[in-house]
Amino acid sequence: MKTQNEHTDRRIKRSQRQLKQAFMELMREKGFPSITIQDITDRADVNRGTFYAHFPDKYALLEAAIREKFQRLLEAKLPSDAGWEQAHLRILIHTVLEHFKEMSGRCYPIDTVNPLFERAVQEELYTLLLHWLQQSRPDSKGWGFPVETLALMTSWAIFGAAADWSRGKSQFSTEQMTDHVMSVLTEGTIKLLND
Amino acid sequence: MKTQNEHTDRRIKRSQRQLKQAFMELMREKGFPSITIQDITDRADVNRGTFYAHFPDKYALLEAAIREKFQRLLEAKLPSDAGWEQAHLRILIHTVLEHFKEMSGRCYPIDTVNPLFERAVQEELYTLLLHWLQQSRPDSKGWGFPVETLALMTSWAIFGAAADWSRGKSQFSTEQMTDHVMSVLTEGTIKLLND
DNA sequence: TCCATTAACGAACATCTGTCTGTTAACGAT
DNA sequence: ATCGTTAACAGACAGATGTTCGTTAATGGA
Repeated sequence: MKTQNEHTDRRIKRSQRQLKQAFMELMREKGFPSITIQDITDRADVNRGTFYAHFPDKYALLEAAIREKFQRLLEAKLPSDAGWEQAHLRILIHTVLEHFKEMSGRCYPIDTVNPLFERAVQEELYTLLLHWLQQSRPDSKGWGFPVETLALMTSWAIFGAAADWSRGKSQFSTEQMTDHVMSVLTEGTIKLLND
Repeated sequence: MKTQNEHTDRRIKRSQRQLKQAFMELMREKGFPSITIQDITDRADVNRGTFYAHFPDKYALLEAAIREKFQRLLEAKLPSDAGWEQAHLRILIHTVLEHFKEMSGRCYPIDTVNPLFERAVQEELYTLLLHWLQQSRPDSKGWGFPVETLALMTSWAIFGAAADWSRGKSQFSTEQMTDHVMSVLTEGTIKLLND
């Protein structure tokens, strides 16, 4: 599932669009586990064999669909010149929480999409955070760790918090949870030093 | 896959042991994706139907096997009275890294076990960290966030770092990586405050 | 407009999945 | 040692998977 430039065959774009669309519809109705390839291709008016020309299996389709949706959401919320600053990090966290909340609503009840496959979100997060760090903090010498590790762990921490929050009964509002996540990032594990 | 007490039917323990064993062997030889239920039950000398009496699918078996292995490793490395302290956290991180390294070696080349299903490890981590926090830091009022969130994000951060590290060409040694992860936890994201 | 390329197609395939029978025999408790 | 319970069994089932074939027709470049 490479990103499409504007010169790819219309038929390809058409098929993939139809498949993703049909898939998303089915998610709301049946839930991921009970969706079959046949279901998807029937709804999309596409040959079953054609499905396999584009995606190795339905998990790959799920990932592609999620990744796309999340990317669009980020573009909409974040300024293009965003960097490693509290304000932007806060927006980022809020957006991730929103994404997960919408996802667990959009998909079949309870058996919400296994967050395992939301991994795509973590990868996008990592890419973005690393980009921020590299742009805003070229002075990373003597930190005791590579910027990559910081970006990686931060992306997983945010991702995990969001995934868990959206699964639970969400006892906290989006804003409250955003605050908590921010707090943990800025003053969190440092607590293990005191005393 | 509930934990077994000592009074469960011998046949149950026997079947599950055989299945897990056969599965682990096959992991080394074929890799997860190409293992079929038939493969497992043939090797385990167990009826195919019996498999489904114990596990809903092969993913569940993978999770059970991993979780068990990881629990044993933790028990061996950590003192039973461990708590939320630098020294113990360091051992914990080191152990997780070891686990992932062994896993990616033990399983089929390249197509190393999809870290997605190592999720079991993250859950175990969370439980342990939360326990530490609750025991060692009852004074969590006024922190600005629940201990659960701290435990959750920390578990994901460690998990993610380990998963990624074991997949990459591991340019860092286990000890180096342990240092990095520790550093990020204790002084990491605070870096976004300076200037 | 024509043409080479190639995506989509229908159909068929071996295989795997998950579930369901009725039967057998191992089990633990009495 | 007996006896009710129940795990394991062989066998069969419909349905889904992933792949292959030769054919058709949409596409974009010349």
